[in-house]
Amino acid sequence: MPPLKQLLRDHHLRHTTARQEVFAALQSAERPLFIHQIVNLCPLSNRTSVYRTLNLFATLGIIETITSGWKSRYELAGPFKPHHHHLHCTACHQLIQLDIPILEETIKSFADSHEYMLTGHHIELTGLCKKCQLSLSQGRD
Amino acid sequence: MPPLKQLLRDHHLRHTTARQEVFAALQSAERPLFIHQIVNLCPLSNRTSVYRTLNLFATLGIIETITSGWKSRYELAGPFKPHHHHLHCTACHQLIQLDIPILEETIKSFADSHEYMLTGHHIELTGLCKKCQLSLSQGRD
DNA sequence: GTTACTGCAAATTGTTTGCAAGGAC
DNA sequence: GTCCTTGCAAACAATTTGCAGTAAC
Repeated sequence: MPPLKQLLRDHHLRHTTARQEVFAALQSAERPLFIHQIVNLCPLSNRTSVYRTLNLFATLGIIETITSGWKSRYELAGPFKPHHHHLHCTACHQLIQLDIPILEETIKSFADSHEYMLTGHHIELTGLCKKCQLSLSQGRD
Repeated sequence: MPPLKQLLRDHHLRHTTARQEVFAALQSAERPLFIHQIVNLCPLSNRTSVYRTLNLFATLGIIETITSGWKSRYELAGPFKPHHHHLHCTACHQLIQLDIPILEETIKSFADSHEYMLTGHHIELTGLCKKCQLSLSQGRD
């Protein structure tokens, strides 16, 4: 049984088309998706259902929310996908994926020593990429 | 000269009432603010200006965006406030402030190696605080 | 004086809700 | 068959834009 179905069953929730479709869209994505992208990737599901599904998934911890600029992006979290972190350029909003094993370990031992039961974590570095550093230092935006 | 004025000058930007007011609102806040809270704290500035200012501040790295639950909150970042990170309890939604010096150093050296001009970083640990671990283990959710 | 910035109002876009119909179990 | 979910449409909320006036330098 696929993990989504199992998880839904555990919570007495139904394994519906919309939930499968949204899950599949997130699973197939290389990068975190904006809501409108998810909507486009889910032609079988109404926009409203996508919202409701994302809301549910967030509550269940299936997805993580990442903020870039004003908008949020969503990606599978925790047990559903090997996670990574991001470098986010605050000017052009490009996302670069990071993998920093040392951070993972440090966080884990920190949580242990403080009696937190960690279910997830998210690290985001924000700054200016090389290109945007240049254009900003040259005057007006 | 206050740091905001200096920074704006460095970017050939003007030190206006709206920018001062939004900055002051963020500075006086104990916790990250939602946009509507910032708007309320800035009676001299139009809602539109608050948006434009936050947008600018985000680009300049003056503020950081953090996601807690479903909505985003904003707080001063980097050089403008001694920063910290959060443990977000997924049960009671309380934000607990954290301080993890080792992570800071690791992150700094990592950014250097990528030619990124880091303006900030944010680490969010999600999990259950001690209290909620107890109450959850004693009954249903 | 020049021109970046602001406020306003309207346009646009994003999100939620109520309710009847449909689908999962 | 029961009741959770969905789709639709409409309400509601958030964000952006154009433009004329204002303020920073």
